[in-house]
Amino acid sequence: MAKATDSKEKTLAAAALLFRRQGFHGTALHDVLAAAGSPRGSLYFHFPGGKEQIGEAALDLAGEAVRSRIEQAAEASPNAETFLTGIARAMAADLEQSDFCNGCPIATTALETAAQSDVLRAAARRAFQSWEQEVARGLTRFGAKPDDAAISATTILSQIEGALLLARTYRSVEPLRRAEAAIKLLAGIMR
Amino acid sequence: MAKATDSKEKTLAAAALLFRRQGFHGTALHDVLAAAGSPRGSLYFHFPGGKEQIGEAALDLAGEAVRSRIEQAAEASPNAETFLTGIARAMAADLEQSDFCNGCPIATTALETAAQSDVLRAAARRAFQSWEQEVARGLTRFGAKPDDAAISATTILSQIEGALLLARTYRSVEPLRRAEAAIKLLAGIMR
Amino acid sequence: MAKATDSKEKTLAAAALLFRRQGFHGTALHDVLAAAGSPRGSLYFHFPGGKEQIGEAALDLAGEAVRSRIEQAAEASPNAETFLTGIARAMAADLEQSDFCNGCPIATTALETAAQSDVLRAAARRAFQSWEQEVARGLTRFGAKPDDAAISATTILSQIEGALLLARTYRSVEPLRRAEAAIKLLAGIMR
Amino acid sequence: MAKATDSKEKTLAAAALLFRRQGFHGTALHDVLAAAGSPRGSLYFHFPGGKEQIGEAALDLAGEAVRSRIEQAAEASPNAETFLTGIARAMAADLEQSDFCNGCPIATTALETAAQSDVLRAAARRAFQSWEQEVARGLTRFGAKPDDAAISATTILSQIEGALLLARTYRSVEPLRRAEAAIKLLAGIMR
DNA sequence: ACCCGCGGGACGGCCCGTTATT
DNA sequence: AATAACGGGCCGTCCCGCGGGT
Repeated sequence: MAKATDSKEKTLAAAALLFRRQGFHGTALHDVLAAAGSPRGSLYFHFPGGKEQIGEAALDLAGEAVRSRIEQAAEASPNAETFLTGIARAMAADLEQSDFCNGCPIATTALETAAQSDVLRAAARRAFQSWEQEVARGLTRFGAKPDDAAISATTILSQIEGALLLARTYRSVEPLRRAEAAIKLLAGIMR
Repeated sequence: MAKATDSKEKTLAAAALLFRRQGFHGTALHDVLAAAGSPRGSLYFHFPGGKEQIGEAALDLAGEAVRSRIEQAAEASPNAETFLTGIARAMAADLEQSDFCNGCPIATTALETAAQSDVLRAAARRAFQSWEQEVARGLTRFGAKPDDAAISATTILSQIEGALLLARTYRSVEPLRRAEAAIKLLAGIMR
Repeated sequence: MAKATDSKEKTLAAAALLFRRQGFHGTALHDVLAAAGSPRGSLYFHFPGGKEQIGEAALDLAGEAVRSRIEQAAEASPNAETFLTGIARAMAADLEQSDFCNGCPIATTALETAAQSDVLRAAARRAFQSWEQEVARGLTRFGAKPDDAAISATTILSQIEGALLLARTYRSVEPLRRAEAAIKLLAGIMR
Repeated sequence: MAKATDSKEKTLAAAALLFRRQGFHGTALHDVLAAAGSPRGSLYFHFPGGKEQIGEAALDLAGEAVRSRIEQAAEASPNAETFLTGIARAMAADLEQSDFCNGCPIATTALETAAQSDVLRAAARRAFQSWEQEVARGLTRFGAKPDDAAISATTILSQIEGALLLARTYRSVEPLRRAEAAIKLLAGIMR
């Protein structure tokens, strides 16, 4: 029973990693299984919905991981500036340490399936919205008005997502560095 | 001869459209051919490099289309604000009119292939850099210092790309509307 | 389980037959599957190495079949003459009964792939060497010295292979008939 | 015109070489054209019959080349022994110098197409028969009776063909060396 | 009752031998 | 006599159920 759970979670973790790096359609289930060391037959026991369900679960998993990191960053930061800077730098570090492979764990799958699968688009939306909400919550925690915070959160997330895209494409963290300054502006810190 | 050029360009246009909507790996060459009304055998004649070469050409085509639109927007605008607003609104219009299918024509393929294909990543980089450069040029045209303009251009592009991603995922133009205001901030117009 | 073994062996038998008649490159996997009544998908399960692995297995199968026939001929024969004559006549019968389609099951694939695939060349070599060895063993059984037997075995095999080639090309068993007499000479029986 | 003939002959020479090494079905027309440096469109001008006609012409070309070499060997030899030894050694040299790539220029294509193409089988038959005839003629030249010479010629050719097959498969000239001795036996020299 | 080895159709992209057009 | 195009089909393999093991 513990073993079974293990197998399922390992499969999910492998799927999340591969979807993040190669996208949804670029990742074969075969590779996921191989990376997880899981047997093939049991896959449809754990995920009757097939690849789409695996994608959904992987998106949920990755979304929650990032959300909780944002939450912790908010709690651990003395002010809005270090809060936001922390988020941006954590992502830049992830990207650089993985040789520019680990970008946003949601964005690739989100773009690939936005027009094709409602369940995957919904999962991506849940992830992004939870991040927006967490950023907004952090901002209000440091004194922003709720309405301003929500708007800023959207633009901050957009800035980070866009910068991650450019950074992966350029194989350079420069866009993220520039985004760091931009974020402060968007949060209303520098004015 | 005129026919030949037509067939190749039609194939490319169809490829660019489908890659934009469904991504690179989510698009079968068969669908591209069907959409273009082209026969299968000619494909290998026009694109000996296979799907990767088609992707590269489609990226170049789409990249140039957007670049020239930015250039024209700069020339047609009286000031930086209408220049930048024009770009953002044009993209929002594209997205909304296509029922949130036509997002950034580069981003999806760029993310999918960043870690897999150097030629596609290079093509995506060319496109993004040409856009950055064109935005920066527009900004200097309206009085910005070259160094500031370059930095602003990166953050403006990031902002638009991120907003496009969220807008597709949310099926809402709200992120783009918020990005519009953010862009002015990033360009140093509102201060 | 019994079913599984059946499917794989039927595929292999069909492959061996078609490779024998049409050669390796002249045989489409599609035809093998159709002849065996197997679906396409299972093939990759049984033969992850693809066509090359199928070729190797088919060569091994056919090689062993002939080797054991030689062995049995040796055991069933009272002297070297009937032993060798039996081998040659069996091959001539195979060829004639199949309307000159069933020649050597190894030779065609061996020649096609000698310069291209080490694994197929190795499989062909295994087959030929096992035949040589079996012929030599038969010869020693009937009184030949081991060293002489090995040399004779090579020339006998060459003689049969060459005659098979000419017989298929001429659509006539005459070369095999002449080979029959030649073999006795090469074995040192007629002197 | 001289150029045209050149192009045609170069194409044919390249085809003969590639068919010899890789077989008929293993050789793409594309590779033949590339190896010959010929343009692609003119191929069906020179060879309206397509690949089959190219194969036939290549077989004829290679067949005549070997036949004339046998003829010259007969004329240049003082006796049957050096005549036959010369043929076997020339083939062994060809094979070894080409790293065991250049075997019999007819055999591979003959085996591949024996059951499929009457025109290619006929071309192969013409080649082999011309060789048999030339060997027989050489043998009679050195004193053999015509009937004996014809029979010996068949077995000698078989022996050489089989030895070439084994030699390519083993990547060793040993079968050819053993064939050399066998041939003398078959010619009735050693008795 | 949970799990998985084994098998099954369906395309995926590549490329092959060939023909209109000029 | 050579460019430009054309369908067809091959091999790989992808995503997925069916029946036996444990």
